[in-house]
Amino acid sequence: LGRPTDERLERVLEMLRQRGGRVTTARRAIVAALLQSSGHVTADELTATVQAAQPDVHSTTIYRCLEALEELDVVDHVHLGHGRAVYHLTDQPHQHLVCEGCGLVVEVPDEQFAALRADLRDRYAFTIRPNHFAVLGRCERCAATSR
Amino acid sequence: LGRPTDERLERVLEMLRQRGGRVTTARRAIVAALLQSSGHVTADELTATVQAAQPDVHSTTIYRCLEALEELDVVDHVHLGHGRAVYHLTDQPHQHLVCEGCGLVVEVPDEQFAALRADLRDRYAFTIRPNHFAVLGRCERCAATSR
DNA sequence: ATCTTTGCAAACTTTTTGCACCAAT
DNA sequence: ATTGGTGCAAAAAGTTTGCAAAGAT
Repeated sequence: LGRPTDERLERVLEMLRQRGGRVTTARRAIVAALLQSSGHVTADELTATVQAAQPDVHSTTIYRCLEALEELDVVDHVHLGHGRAVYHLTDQPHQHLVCEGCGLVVEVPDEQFAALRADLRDRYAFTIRPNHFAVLGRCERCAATSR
Repeated sequence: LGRPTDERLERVLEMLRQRGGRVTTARRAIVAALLQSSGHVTADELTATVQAAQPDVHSTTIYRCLEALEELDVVDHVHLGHGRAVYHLTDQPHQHLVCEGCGLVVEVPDEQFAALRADLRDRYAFTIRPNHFAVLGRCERCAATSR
């Protein structure tokens, strides 16, 4: 495999540096955690993961890093149904379908939304940003259950 | 016009009563506020509106009433992009497009999402619930602006 | 009369801010 | 050396809960 995660980690950090950001312990740990995770992590899940590796990284720092990383276009966040945001690296663009029954997150390629996007632009002069919203509904199993 | 708002108010309250809920000052004021508003009200906007009419209604009560009204299927909520929920009466089904630039909310009929819905069900065995998510993006004016 | 709903105060969760210290470049 | 980043503590914002009093049926 050649340790692709490490390569990706370094690539992301290099990008960060190129854009004027500094590479710190906290940021390294956060990006590493995002690479390892499913890519749908809330701030507190991320905090837990990071602190498992680096116990001295404060949750405050997590928030500030995420903000900085978003500014540097390395990280993006999506809002799932109930208000908490989930974070992921920007090199993993996709849509999120979130099951209201069990919380399952299904990833869907952007192309799936292209027709809708064109239609809404034509009719409502509104350009949706596909990566920044989650679509709620029910997965097969939960749709079968009444509630 | 024949005061359609009052008629609708009474109709909603009657429904509430039929389903075992009690009609109180707070609930009457909340439903009235929802009828008057654009239908995209956050809990604190609603609190402000209600308290303008009924100063003694506490914000706690607003939350509890909204919960009860949702349980009774009179009210539903949608999550806009940044975590806060907006509430509306269930007799106004529609989609929400929310501009990330200026906060503009565009309402779109459900039919607009029918094709996407069918497609996602076929491909991903996932049934989206159109009324329960907001789609973020940019309105015409904000799309023209760089940021 | 009964049982639901409300007001209040306080707890709670999640995120943000001020400030002095520390570290990456 | 400089400027950006971090830890800590404390505040802020939004929502929930326990309990006794008030209100709707």
